Amino acid sequence: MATSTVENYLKATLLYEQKHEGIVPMSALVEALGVVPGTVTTMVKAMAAQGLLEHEARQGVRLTPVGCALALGVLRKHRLVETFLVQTLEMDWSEVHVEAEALEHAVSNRVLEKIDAYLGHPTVDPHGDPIPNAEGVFATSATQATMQDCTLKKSLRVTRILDQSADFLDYVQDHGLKPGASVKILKREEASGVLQCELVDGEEIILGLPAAAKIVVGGAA
Amino acid sequence: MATSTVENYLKATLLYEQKHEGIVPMSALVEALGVVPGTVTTMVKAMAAQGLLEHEARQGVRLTPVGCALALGVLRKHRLVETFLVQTLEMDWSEVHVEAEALEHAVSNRVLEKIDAYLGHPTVDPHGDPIPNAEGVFATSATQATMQDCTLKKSLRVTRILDQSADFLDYVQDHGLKPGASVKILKREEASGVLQCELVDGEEIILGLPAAAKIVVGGAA
DNA sequence: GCCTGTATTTTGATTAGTCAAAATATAATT
DNA sequence: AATTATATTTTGACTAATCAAAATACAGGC
Repeated sequence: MATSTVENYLKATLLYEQKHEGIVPMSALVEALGVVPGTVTTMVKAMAAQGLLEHEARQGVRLTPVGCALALGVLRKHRLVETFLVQTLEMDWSEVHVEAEALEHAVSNRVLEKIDAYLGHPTVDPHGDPIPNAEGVFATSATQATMQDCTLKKSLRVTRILDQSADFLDYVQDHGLKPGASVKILKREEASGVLQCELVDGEEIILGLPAAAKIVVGGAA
Repeated sequence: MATSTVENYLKATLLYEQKHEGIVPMSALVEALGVVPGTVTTMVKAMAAQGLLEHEARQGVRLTPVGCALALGVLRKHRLVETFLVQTLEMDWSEVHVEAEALEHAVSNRVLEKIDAYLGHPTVDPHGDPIPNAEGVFATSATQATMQDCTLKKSLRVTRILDQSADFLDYVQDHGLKPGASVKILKREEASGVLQCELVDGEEIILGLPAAAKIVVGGAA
């Protein structure tokens, strides 16, 4: 059995691989796991010896097929638990990430599949992040743009929030930009770095472009 | 924060104190935690230094008020989680103990109180074991006898099962002796060491006396 | 009162995960 | 090409929890 530390290293590696091309630098794991560089080197070597990672000296790591399968299992637990905490226990949307971080290592597959069934086999979590199925496969979803690079003056649906920080999530929630919400981008100014959008209820919001890049929107709403 | 190992030592000490008078011998912890005696000595000393236990050399341990409060918190988590797994996720009654053993260390108080509310603040878990409230207080319940020492020929209600082993729980479930069931003791023979009882549906069951001592029955049903 | 058996404690070693700080390799800049 | 800056690795040390096995204390029987 993988310890929860090993599971965290696997999950961090997977998340980085999903966002970037090529090898995962050690510094990415240092950042994600909040440990000093030497610790990452030590752990990575041990995990490579176990066949969970490939370690290219002075370059970084890549998940092996075995490591990838385990990492997908952890991600599945994390996202299903988050969904459960929000939908069933009605917890605050911005506080469940921390809770899921602990529970993902304690929930057995048996309990997990009960939760999955109880929720009706959801394919995305409350942030809109996709949930892999028990075989590690993600449901294919339409290609999606963010509020920073989508078409203007068209009614769009928010499908995903690419930031887990409580601050940003609180902001998003307070302004009704949660997944499912319908928005229309009115104006986007590269010069000033801000963007203006409108909700269904007519409320207008001004967002910085970096923030806008964290909000994914799907096809027409 | 107490590690999950420390939580396990606290819980084991509390459970032993609830069943026996006086000091908790080291051997009780050796037995409950499945470690060698030297390990218990080491852990107990460390926990005594932290103010969680009193350690009487060569005698055993006692919970301090601080340790007791923590232990009650762990017991509350364990029993609420078990109740949740059975009632909400419809898990098998005999398999939840093991799951709760892992989850009790990962569930935060915030999540716990959501679960408690979701379940409607139950006072007993699926085995009939009492659940302490958030302040560590047990709801007072009527004094209860076991099937080994209760009155004969009277319809009684099963209220609690004093054994967490999957084997015994499976047996109890298969024969409809779960908490809530109604039974009547027909005959009890010290000589042969067996006892005969009848369920509402007329089914008759023969139990050994040690097994009967593990089934608590309440007043008339 | 001595001896024996059992419970407890001690001692020395091990594993997982971590840090601090020094050493080293690589990439970037001049 | 030489120097500088940055990323990574190494080394030595530490904590928590554990085991094996030797040492010790104690209670009860004789």
